[in-house]
Amino acid sequence: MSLGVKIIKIRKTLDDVAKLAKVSPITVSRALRKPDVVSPELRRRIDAAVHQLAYVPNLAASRLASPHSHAIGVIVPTLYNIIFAEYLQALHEVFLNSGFQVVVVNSRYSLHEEEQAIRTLLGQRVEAIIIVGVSHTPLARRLLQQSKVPVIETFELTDDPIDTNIGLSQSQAGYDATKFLISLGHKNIGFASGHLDVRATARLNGYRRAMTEANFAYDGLLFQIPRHSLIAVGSMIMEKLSDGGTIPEALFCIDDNLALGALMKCRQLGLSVPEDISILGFHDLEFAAYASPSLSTVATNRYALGKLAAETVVNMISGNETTVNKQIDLGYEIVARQSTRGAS
Amino acid sequence: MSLGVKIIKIRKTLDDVAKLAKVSPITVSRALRKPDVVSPELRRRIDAAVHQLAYVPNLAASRLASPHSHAIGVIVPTLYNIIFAEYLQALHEVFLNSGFQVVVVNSRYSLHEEEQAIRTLLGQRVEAIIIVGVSHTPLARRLLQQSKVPVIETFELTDDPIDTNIGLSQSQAGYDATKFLISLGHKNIGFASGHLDVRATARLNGYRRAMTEANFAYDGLLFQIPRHSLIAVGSMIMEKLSDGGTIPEALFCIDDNLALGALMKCRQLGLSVPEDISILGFHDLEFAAYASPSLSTVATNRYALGKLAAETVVNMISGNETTVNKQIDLGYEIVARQSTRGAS
DNA sequence: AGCATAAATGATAGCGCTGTCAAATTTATT
DNA sequence: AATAAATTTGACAGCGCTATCATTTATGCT
Repeated sequence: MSLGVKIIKIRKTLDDVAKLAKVSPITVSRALRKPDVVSPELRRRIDAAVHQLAYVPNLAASRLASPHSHAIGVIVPTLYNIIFAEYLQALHEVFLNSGFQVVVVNSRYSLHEEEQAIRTLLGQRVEAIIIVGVSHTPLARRLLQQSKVPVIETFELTDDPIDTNIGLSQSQAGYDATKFLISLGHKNIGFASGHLDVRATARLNGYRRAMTEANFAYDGLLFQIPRHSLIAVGSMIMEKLSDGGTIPEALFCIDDNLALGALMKCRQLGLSVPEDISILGFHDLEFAAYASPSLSTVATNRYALGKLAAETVVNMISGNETTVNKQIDLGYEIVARQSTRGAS
Repeated sequence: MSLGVKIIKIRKTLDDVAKLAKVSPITVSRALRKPDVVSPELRRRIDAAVHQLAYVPNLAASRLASPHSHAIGVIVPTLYNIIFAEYLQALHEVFLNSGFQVVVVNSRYSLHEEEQAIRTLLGQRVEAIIIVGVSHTPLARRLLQQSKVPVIETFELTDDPIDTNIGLSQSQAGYDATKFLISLGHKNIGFASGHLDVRATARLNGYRRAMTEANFAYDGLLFQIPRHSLIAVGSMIMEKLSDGGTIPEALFCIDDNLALGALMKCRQLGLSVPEDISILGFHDLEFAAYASPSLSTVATNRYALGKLAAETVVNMISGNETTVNKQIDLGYEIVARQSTRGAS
């Protein structure tokens, strides 16, 4: 004899709605997913029942039963940097309009956490994965390849993409930026950075290449404080330079935050920009144009990158891709403003 | 007679792992979730099989079968504002360490999208919802209440929380900030804002209250450009003021971005801060202390807010809550720096 | 050694939904 | 009016996992 403990069901299910609307559960399912297949009368009754019960479909059940999860996985190294926020915003806009949910996971600049993130996303049976960067653990690569879902690696370019690759050459950008400073007549060009992530390192390599080519030494010109790229870091680096007594003619900052910090510190120290020192940033963040003096920088378009990546995924999934490009170079643009001296 | 179309199974399942490791599926499930319950020998065999197959558990199936989704839902109005990024970072840190997944959804400052986001999260059977703000559609409130999961409303305070409420009084902060400017001897105090969201409006109301109490008029002193709060907006507002020819004695900016934009524009216009105009920001963003002159502001602690909210949720879920506070006021602090004149 | 207890493993059922195909109903066609 | 075709609705099975309980094996105790 059963003890007959009555389980209280808190959550409403399709069956509850079906009973209330006096139809079969499958009809409710259809009414919710493809309303125009169901007759107006039933649709009305079902909508009323759904509303009355405040029914919310169980996504887990839906995802288990159907091959379509309607979810896209996105991995970013941090939420803390505005460039990824802009990129995410673009992804959101495209995907939400196409009926996909965006699942964002944060790898905190760790390849191991990235691998974990990939597992999490694949475990949710996302229909595509968009990931920042082209460096991954071997297992991460294997998981992505084996998953058979579209994979877009972004921000950087690589010779060996897992699937599709959209971005720009970070190292070439670093190279060109340095050449730009050289073209202004600078020789003694410093390089300032916070924590060097993969992309920052690529830019540094570009800087090294340009300096070497020009036969300029850069020993003692690399200034690094291994922390998140923040305004404070740029400020601290400039202070250290000033304390050291040797201010380089130009300073290439790994991003605009550092550049702004350096710029502001210069003002406090009574240094004129660009007369005493040229300052060049990276990314063309919103404030760069409004700084005083306005900040010369290398413009990258994170929004376009996100938009293109998302649109590519939508095309790949819907199958009407007309031979998608496997690699797209979005390029960058050097924006000369007031913080670098005029061409000599 | 069946046509016998062979379905090719791409994804590996528990059964595949079980077969390879020569154990029962349930043992594999246990080995993955509570490894110390399984003998070392089996655990080893199972781990090997999992690795060999690059097996990734299907979260949908797990969530359907188990009452624990190990997911926490978070709703923010935008990813574009660094204050929410800081808050999310704190949430991530606490939850990931406690074994929860964080699902972030973006309401884009729309109550309707927020309601949709709540559906999405409840559909995923999240174990708690943390939401920015205290204003919701009636149906959103009903969904949250009916869901029976812990709900934390953050950033603002309300008399009528759905469940738990952690934040600060935005209107009181606006009031105190204005009083602070008044205490410096200012009378002609402007209020600058971009798009007025709920919290910005509360701060504006605090400003109005303080001005009214002091018998100061504020007609013609409200400067708004209804766009995202960006440095550009502050710059544009200050330019407009200058063009108009009447510069107020002090400008209370809805956030530090606007304040920085205004500050930089002052410099370009040849206006001295704080001699010609005092500028007060809000939030104490990272750059505030590094601006030149450094920016006076109202410090709010988004990181602490996120941390506390997350810890509260973890306690509520694990059940070892010792009568959790239903409302916590985190307060704020007025930070007087160089951009506001000294006390008179 | 013989029993009680604890630890490890397995069998069963079912979570809530959707794909497939069949049945019922409506509409079009001769 | 009778049939064919199209539309709408429903029955059934199963997605991959875990909770519960049952069974087997190892360990402790007198």
